[in-house]
Amino acid sequence: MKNVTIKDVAKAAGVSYSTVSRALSGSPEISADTRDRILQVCKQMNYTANTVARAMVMKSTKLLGLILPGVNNPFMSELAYHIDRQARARGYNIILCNSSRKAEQEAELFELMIGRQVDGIILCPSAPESYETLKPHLNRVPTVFVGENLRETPESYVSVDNRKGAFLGVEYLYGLGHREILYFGRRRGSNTHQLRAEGYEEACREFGLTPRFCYNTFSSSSIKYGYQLAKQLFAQERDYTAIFASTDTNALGILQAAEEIGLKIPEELSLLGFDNIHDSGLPRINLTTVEQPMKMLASVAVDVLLDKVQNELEGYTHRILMPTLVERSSCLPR
Amino acid sequence: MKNVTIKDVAKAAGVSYSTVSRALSGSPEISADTRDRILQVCKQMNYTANTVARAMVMKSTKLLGLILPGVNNPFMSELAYHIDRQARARGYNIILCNSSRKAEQEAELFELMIGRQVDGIILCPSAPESYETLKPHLNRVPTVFVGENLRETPESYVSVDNRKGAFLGVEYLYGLGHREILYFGRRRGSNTHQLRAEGYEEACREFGLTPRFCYNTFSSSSIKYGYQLAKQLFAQERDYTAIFASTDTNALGILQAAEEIGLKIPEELSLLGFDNIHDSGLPRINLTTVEQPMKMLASVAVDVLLDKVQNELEGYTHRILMPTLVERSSCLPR
DNA sequence: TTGAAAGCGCTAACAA
DNA sequence: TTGTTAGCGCTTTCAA
Repeated sequence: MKNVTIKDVAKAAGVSYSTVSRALSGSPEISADTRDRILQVCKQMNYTANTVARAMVMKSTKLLGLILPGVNNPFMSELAYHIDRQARARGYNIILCNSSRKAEQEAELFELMIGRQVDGIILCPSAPESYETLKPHLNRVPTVFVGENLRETPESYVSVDNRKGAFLGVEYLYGLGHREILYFGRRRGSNTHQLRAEGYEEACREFGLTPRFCYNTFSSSSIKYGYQLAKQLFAQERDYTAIFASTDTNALGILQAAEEIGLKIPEELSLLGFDNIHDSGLPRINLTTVEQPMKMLASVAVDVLLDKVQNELEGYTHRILMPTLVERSSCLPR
Repeated sequence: MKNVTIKDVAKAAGVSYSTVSRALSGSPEISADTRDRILQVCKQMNYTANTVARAMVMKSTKLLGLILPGVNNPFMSELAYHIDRQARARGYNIILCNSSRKAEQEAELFELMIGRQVDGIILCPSAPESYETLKPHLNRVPTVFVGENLRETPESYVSVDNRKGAFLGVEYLYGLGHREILYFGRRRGSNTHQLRAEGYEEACREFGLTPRFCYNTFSSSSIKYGYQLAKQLFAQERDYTAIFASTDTNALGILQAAEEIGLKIPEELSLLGFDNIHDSGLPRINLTTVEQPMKMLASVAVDVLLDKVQNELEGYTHRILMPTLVERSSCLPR
């Protein structure tokens, strides 16, 4: 399994090994003849350049660290896929790490990636506190946050206009005739969620509606938590005609709870989500939702990061993308 | 952003840099005093070891290549998650690559990973032909295939007993009283699918049933293809009481087609899947299915690979895991 | 117990 | 146009 090196090729071709290097790198300081001959030999010997050695001298691994709460989450896996595609298109590979939503894991992995000499890091924070934990490391490697809105944080991030998204949602429901819209799953400790709630309130003000919240007391959003919350909610009297769920996973939990008690969605209750994760488009689910443009999020994150890396840019970029409404069939006119 | 090296630490601590190396590696050939002092200095200077340099001399990157059709597929993302967890637990990181189901991409990525000097590769083939394409490269780096059953192929792989799984499924349906069971989505060009079909036939023989197939003429299984197939199928008369779908994605497509024409599942037709992807457990979907133990698949794949890597094992391992039946609510007694 | 030095495979500056 | 050489940051003999 011993790999053939540039020296082996040099010997076989009867040239010095720097000449081989030149042939390989497409340097102009070499005659076409020798280059072709060397390339020929390379092919014959099945030579593959050692990227690690190259990285050492070039001081660039062409490797990007991707740290996210968990690829098994549909939102994250979508992100990871597009990040890989975009990164590869630009000549980079991805080291994937799951933080399992633990801030100390995030910091540990960050450190690990620095040791691995990645050229940059894309981090999908599991909580806004992530930034605080990571702060001391941030000056050591170009980093861009993705997904979470870090507000005024002096660090690059790419996210979606959550306030606008929530506004869009209410506007849609209002247009359908709904006047009693419950916002479900408001959660502390996340800017994303704070902004969504604010957008909802803003829209309520605009349309003359009374904001009503069902709070998520858990530390994150998931189908399970949404289900538990919805169970409690449905135990009480229903004096709203639509629910605007703060995330699609929450909406899925609501769907499950509704199914159990025989509450018909959308006939008896309209349901609107936020994110447009893969699950939402599945048959039988057909969740109408506010979409985060995930592919865009991913490729912009890579672009912002590589801009920083390749141009050794100082300063930071906040890139906020626009959400859109995806109409399926979980909402009915009132 | 310039990183501090072992030499900087050495200078600061007033020792030679080999001494620093010893302190860092926990070598016994060093006094406790100097080690502690050096470690102290490292911490002060915020030193992080350069893994790339280490990899060069150690001839081991502690990096594993993970090549799969696409992490955005729920089955794959589950796999990727657990592979990362298990690999990290054993001191390795993952380079993630999506082949987008293209055999030539797989080979290209394989080559790329070799250049990156990964210690091993886990490859989730997009087709059984993958093996043929990859064959010439396989002797260059320890590799394990995961997910697809490669039958007698003299190369390590971890997969599930698909024949047994299919048998399990028929057995379950039979137990529910079904006697007319249609196998949906049989597909050429995949051992996995061949084995599932065989298991189905075997069970039919055992239980005195007549095997009946609905063929998948597409090159892969997906919700979309399942949907299209099901549309055609439902245009004809229905003379079966249960469908055994070759994959959960196919089953999801069936669900969608059924929904459109108002065919009630499970009341009018029982539906059984295979894989137990994340989607299948979602509310409203609740697909009863044969489960591939994905977490197990992932961690066994890592273990088999690292065994090979760390013990420089010759030969190969075929590890076949047992599927189980996950009962939800898409099947009703007849 | 510590230091000096070689070398991993490569790029690039300098010489020829 | 080609070859020689230094050096990237580290581990590991071999000497001291």
